[in-house]
Amino acid sequence: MKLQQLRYFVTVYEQGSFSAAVDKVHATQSGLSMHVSQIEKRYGVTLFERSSSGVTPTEVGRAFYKEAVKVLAAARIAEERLQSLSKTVVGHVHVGLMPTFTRAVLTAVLKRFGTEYPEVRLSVSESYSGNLLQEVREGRLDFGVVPAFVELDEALISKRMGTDHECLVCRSDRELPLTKDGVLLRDVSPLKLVLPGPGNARRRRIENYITANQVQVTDLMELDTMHGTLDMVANSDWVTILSGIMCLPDLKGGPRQVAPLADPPLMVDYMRIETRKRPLSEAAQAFADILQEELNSSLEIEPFSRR
Amino acid sequence: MKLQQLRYFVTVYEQGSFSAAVDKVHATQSGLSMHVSQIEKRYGVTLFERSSSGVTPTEVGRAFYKEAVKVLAAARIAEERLQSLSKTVVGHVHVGLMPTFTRAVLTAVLKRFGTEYPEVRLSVSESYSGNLLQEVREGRLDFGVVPAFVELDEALISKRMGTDHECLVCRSDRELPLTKDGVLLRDVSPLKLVLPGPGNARRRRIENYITANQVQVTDLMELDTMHGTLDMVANSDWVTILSGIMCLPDLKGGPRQVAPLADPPLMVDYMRIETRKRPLSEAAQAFADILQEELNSSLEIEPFSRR
DNA sequence: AGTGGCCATAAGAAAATCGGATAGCCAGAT
DNA sequence: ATCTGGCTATCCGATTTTCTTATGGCCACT
Repeated sequence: MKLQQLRYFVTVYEQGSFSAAVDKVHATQSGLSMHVSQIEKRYGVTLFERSSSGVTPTEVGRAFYKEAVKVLAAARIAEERLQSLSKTVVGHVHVGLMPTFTRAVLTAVLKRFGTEYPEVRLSVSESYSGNLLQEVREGRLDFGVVPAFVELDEALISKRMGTDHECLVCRSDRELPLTKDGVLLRDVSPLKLVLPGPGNARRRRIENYITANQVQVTDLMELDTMHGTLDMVANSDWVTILSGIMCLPDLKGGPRQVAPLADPPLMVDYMRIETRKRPLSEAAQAFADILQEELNSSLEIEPFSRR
Repeated sequence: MKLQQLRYFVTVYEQGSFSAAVDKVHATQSGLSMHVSQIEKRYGVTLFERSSSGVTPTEVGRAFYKEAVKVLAAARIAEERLQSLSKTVVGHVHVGLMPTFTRAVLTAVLKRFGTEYPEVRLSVSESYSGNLLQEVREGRLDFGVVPAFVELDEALISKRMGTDHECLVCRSDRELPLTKDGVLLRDVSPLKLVLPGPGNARRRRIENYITANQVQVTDLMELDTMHGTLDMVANSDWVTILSGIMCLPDLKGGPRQVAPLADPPLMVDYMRIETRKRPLSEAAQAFADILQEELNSSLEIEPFSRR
C-alpha cells in the first residue's frame, strides 16, 4: 500500500471521475487508472463502477475512502510536524504570476530565493489573472499575483503589493510628445495599437482609458503572445501599452522606448491573493517577501515613479 | 513522503540501529540508510545521532516517531478494511516449516493453495524449530510448524496437528529384522547412524531412545544437510532416523527403504504455533487448513499407521 | 595498533512509474 | 442508423526511482 495510491484514489473519489482528477493531482489519466486498478487487483475488490460519464464508488469504495482520508490526514500531520521542527525552511512553493512579473522581476527573485532558501522546491507558473484565481482557489497555488481590478470572492484574501504605471512602448527612434510626466497618448498619431485579446483583464481597462480620453486609434491588433508583442513593437510603427515593471529591461536602451501614460496617468495595483483558510507556509511567505522587495525596488527604478 | 520511508524509519527507531532493523523489514542496510537520510535531507532535520554502536533518536526524531506510528496504524487499518471487504481471500502469508514438511507434504499443499487462493502471496521458509519459534514470536511468520517437544512461552499458542512415527531409513537392499509393527532397532547391526548436529531438537530425542532401548551404535555421523543424509543413506550401509512423512517419497520403491521403529515405537507430535495476540489472517488460516488436510492424508498413507 | 561492529556513499542493476498513443465503450446528437 | 464526444483501460518505450553489492570511514573495545 502506498500513499500515492491513496492520494490518487481519494482524488478520483472526490472528483467522481478519473479524467477530472487528472489536473487536481499532477498526473495523467493512465497513471490514475493504473494505480486504482492496482489496489483493486491486489485486494480483489471493486472500488468504482465505471461508466461513460465517470465513476461512482461502490460500497467497498465508500468504506475504503473513509479510511484512506484518515491515513492521508495523519501523513500530512506527520509531514507538517517535521517541517515545523526543521530549523531550515523547506517545502515546496507553488506560485502563479501574471506575465508582467515574469519578464524582469522574476529572475531577480529566483536568484535570491535560490541562494537564501536552497532547500525549498519551487514551481512558478505564468498565467493570466482569471486562471490564477482559479488555481489559488482550488489550492494548487500557495498564492498568485494579479492586478487589483479582478474580482475576488469570499474564499480569497488579498494584500496590496504596489502601484505601477501603464506605459506606452514603441520603437526607440520614434518621436514622442513627452511632457515631464510622460506621454500624452492623444497626441500620438497615427496610433497603431497592439492589445491583448478580449479574454485578458487588462484589455478592458485600456479600452476604457482610450475612449475616456479621446485617443484616436487608427489600427488595432490583438496579440496574446508577449514575445510577439515586444518584437512587433520594436520593429514597426505599432505601439503597445504595458505595465512599468514589464518594461524595465527597455529602460537601459535597446530597440524600444518606454514612457508612462500622462494626463491622466493610468495606474495598476498588484495584489497577492491567497486562500483564506490556509495561511502561507513559511517557505511561501519567504518567497512572497522577496517578491515584494524586488517589486519595490523595481518600482523605484522607474524614472517617473518618484512623482 | 512515502509509507515505506515511515516504515523504515519506525523500524530503525525501535531497533536503535540500522543494521538490527535490516532483518525486521526485508531490506538492506544501505537501503535503510538511504531512506532515512532522504527524509532528513528533504526536511532539513536530523532524526538520529549516529554512533558506532547504533543510533539514538534526536528530539525531532522522537516527535516524528509519534506521528509516523499513527500514520502506519491508520494505513494498516485501511488495508485491513479492504481485506475484510474483499470477497476473495487475499494477502500475504508467511509460514515457517521444519524440513520434515518440505520434502513431501509441502508441494501438495502449494499446488492446492495456489489454485484455491490465487490472489494470496506466499512465503514459505524452511528452518529448524528454534528458529521458527523466534520468527513467530517476532511476528515475521503467521505461523510455524514444529515438533511438540519444543518449549513454548506465554506469547505463543499451539495446536496439535498430528502424530507421526520415527522411521529407520536405509538402503533398499539391506535385510532388516522386520516385525509386523516395524523394525527392532536393537537387532540391526552394525548400526552406523547418521544424525543431525547437536543443535537440532530431534537429536536428543533420538539419543534418549537409543540409550533407553540398549541400541548398539557402532558408528555415528553428524550431517546437517537433509539432501546429504538421504544420499548417504541410499548409497552406503549408514542408516538414519527420520519422521514418517519425510519418508513418503521412499515408500514407492527407490534406493531407500523405510520402516517405523517398533518395540517401542518412537512418535513425534507436530504442532502449529502462532502468537497469542494476533489471530491468523483468513489467508493464513486457509493455508493452515490445507496443510492440516494434506498432513492427515499423508499420515494415513503410511502403511504402518493404521495400527 | 589492531579488530570488529556500525553507518555512509558510489555505482550498476532491477523495478516501478510516467506519459503519450490507442482502443473500446456508452450516451446523446445528427 | 450512424456519428461524435467524453470517458476509461491498456500497451509500450523512456525515464526515474529504488534496491543491491561493494567499499570506505569512524569509533569503541581489545
